[in-house]
Parts: sequence; C-alpha cells; structure tokens
Amino acid sequence: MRPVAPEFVEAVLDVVAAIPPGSVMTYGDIAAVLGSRAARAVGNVMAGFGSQVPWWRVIRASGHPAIGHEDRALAHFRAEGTPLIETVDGYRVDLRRARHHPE
DNA sequence: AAGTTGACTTTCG
DNA sequence: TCGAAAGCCAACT
Repeated sequence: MRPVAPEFVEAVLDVVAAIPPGSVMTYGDIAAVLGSRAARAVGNVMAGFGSQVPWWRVIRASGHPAIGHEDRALAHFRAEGTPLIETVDGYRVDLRRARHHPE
C-alpha cells in the first residue's frame, strides 16, 4: 500500500466532499484544484480513504468510474440523477454536462 | 538520488 | 472508436 501525506489526503477528501449531487469530477480535475497533476496520487487516496467520501462522484477522464466499482457507482448515479450515457458495453457519465466546475 | 506502484491522462496509430 | 505506450505526481525504500 502506498502511504500518503495526511495533508494530501485531507485536501483530496475535502474537494470530493464538495462535489454536489448529480455532478462529478475527474481525478485530473481534483489534482488541478490541489494545484498539481497528481491524478494517480488522488486515486491512491481514494483507494484508501474513498470509503468515507462520495467516491462515485470521482471518475476518470473517459467518463468511467473507478474500475471494479462501476456497478455500485451506477446505482448512486441513478439515485442522484447524474447525466448518464448508456452503451451496449455498459455506460459512461456525460462529463460534458455532469462535470462539476469549482470556483 | 534512483527505482517502484497506483481507483490516472493524453497522444498516436 | 479502441488499444498500446509514454508521461506525470506523490510517497516510500
């Protein structure tokens, strides 16, 4: 497991918790808010502490949620009314409309 | 200082 | 539109 600085963890969790229902943010966007491009570092934090934040609102740039969590994320998206684009393979989030743009 | 790992991103073919 | 390769960041050895 890759340990992360508590400060970095708090920063990430704070941003994720600030995402309103029905909206989502990509790992890259969150990293950008933190002032870095540490998309992967963000992913590591989510892997360890995502349990205590709305992790389903954090997805990849492709519009897909974290691998292995697609089904659970889908349930949340449907419950919150997040813009989705259903495909034959599965689905993907309509980033163009669901992407949360923090000030 | 250099190498390793990961719920990532972007570019190319 | 899809898959592969390279790039990039944070934290530990």
